[in-house]
Amino acid sequence: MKILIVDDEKDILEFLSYNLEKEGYQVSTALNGVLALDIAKKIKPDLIILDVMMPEMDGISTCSELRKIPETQNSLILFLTARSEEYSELAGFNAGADDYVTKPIKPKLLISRIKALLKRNKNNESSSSIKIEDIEIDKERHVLMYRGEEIHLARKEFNLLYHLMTIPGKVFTREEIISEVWNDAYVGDRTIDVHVRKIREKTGSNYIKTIKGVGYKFDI
Amino acid sequence: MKILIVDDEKDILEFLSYNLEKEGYQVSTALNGVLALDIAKKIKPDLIILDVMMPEMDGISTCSELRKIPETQNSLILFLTARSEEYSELAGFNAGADDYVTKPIKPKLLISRIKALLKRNKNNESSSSIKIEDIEIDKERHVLMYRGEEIHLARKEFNLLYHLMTIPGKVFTREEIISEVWNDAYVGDRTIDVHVRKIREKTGSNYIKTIKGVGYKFDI
DNA sequence: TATGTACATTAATGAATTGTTAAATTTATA
DNA sequence: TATAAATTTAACAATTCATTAATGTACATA
Repeated sequence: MKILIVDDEKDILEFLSYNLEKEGYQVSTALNGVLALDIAKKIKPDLIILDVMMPEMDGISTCSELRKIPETQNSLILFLTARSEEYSELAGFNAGADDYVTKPIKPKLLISRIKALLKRNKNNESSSSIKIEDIEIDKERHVLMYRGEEIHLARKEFNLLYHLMTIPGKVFTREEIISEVWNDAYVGDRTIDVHVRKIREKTGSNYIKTIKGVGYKFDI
Repeated sequence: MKILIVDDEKDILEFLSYNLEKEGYQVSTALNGVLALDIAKKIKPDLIILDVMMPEMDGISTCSELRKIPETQNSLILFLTARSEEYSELAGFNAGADDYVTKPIKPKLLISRIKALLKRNKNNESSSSIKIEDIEIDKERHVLMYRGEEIHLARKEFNLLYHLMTIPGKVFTREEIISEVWNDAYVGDRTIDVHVRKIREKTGSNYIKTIKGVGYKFDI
C-alpha cells in the first residue's frame, strides 16, 4: 500500500513517515501541493494524506486537482486539519476527501483511521455484497443470505432485489426497474409484481415495500 | 415538454412525431441541422432528438453548435444512430449528448429512454428532502418523518405537502396547487380540502395553515 | 340576528393500482 | 431433444386512493 503525505512542515512529514513505515506502508512525501501532483502522477498512491493549511496551494485546492487527474481519481484522500479549522471539514468533503483527522496527530488514531479507510475501499472494490440487518445479498456468489439461511433466487428475482438494495429506502419506479433490471425490454407491470411476490414468498418477509402509485423500495 | 426531432428522412420525422405526440409531448421537427438551430432558438425544446447521419451538418456537429447557444445549453440531447456507427456513441457523448438510441427505432424503447432522461433531469434539479424543525419530507424515499415517526402519505397527499414545503411560509393559491400537484387536471376545490385534512389527521398536527380566501401554506 | 361565503368533515362511490394464481412461453441444462 | 426451471402474460380479486356530494361549522357583515 502506497501512501503520499503532503505537508509543508518537515517535522510532520518525518513523524508521519516514521509511524506509517513502521506499519509496513510504502511512504512518499511532498512539501507542497504542486509537488504532490507531480509525485502522485508517478507513484499512483492508494492513499494521500493532505494538510489543509499549506502555502501556495492549500489542501482543498490540491484535493480538487488530484481528483481531476486519472492517476489519483480513485485514490483515498485524508485531510489533516487543526481543530480550529472546522469549516474545512465540509469544504474538504466537497472537494472529494474521504476522511479527515484533526491535529495534533495521535499516531495510533491516524493509523486506525487509515486502516479503516483502506479496508472500506477494498470491500467496495472487490465484494459486490450488500448487507442490511439480517439480509445479505452477494452478487459475486449470487446468493441471498437471510437469517443465516441461504435462499435461492432466480436471476431476475435476484437482480431485482439487488437493485432495490443498492439504495435502501429509495423508491424505484417501475420504469426505473424495467430500465435497470430488464434493460428496457418491454414487459408488463404485472411481471414486476410477480417477481416481487416471489421474493417476498421465498424470504417469508416483507422488506420490499409497495409505494402505491410510485414504485417499490427496499426498507427494513 | 417540448421535443425537437431532427432527421433528414421525412418518414422518420412523421413516425416519431406520431409516437411522441401520442405520449403528450409537444413535437417540432427539422429536416437538417441548420434548420434545427433556428427552430431550437425559438421554441427552446426540453429534449432534442438528433439523427447522427445527415447531409450538410451531421448530428455531432449540430450537437456541438446546440451546446453553444444559450437556448439549448441545458436541453437534453438524444442521438439516433445506426447499429453500425458505433464510433458515434463516443463522439456523441463528447459533443455533449445525454443518451443515444440505435436504429431501427422501437417506439416503446425510445419513449422509455426519453422518460428516463427527462426524469433524471428533473430529479437533479430539485433536492429530494426538505426538513423543517421536526418534520422532514423525503421525495426519494417517499417518506414523511414526523417526530421520529415514519408516516405514510398517499401519493397526492405526499405531493401536496411536498409542494407546500418547497417554500415554507408562502401561501399557495388553490390554482397554484392544482396546477402543480394535479397538473392542471380539473378537480374541485373540495378535493384539496380533503387532502389537506387527511394530512393534518395523519400527522396529528397543524402545520398546514388555511389562509381564508387565499389558499394554504406550510408554516410552523 | 340573519345571511352569505369559505372552508371542514364525513361518507359513498368508482377509478386506479397492485396482488394472486394459473397457465403459456421461453430459456437453460442434462 | 427432453426435461425442468425460469420468466412472462392473462385474468381476475383485493386493496387503496382520489374525488365528489352532502352537510356542518366558523366567521364576517349587513
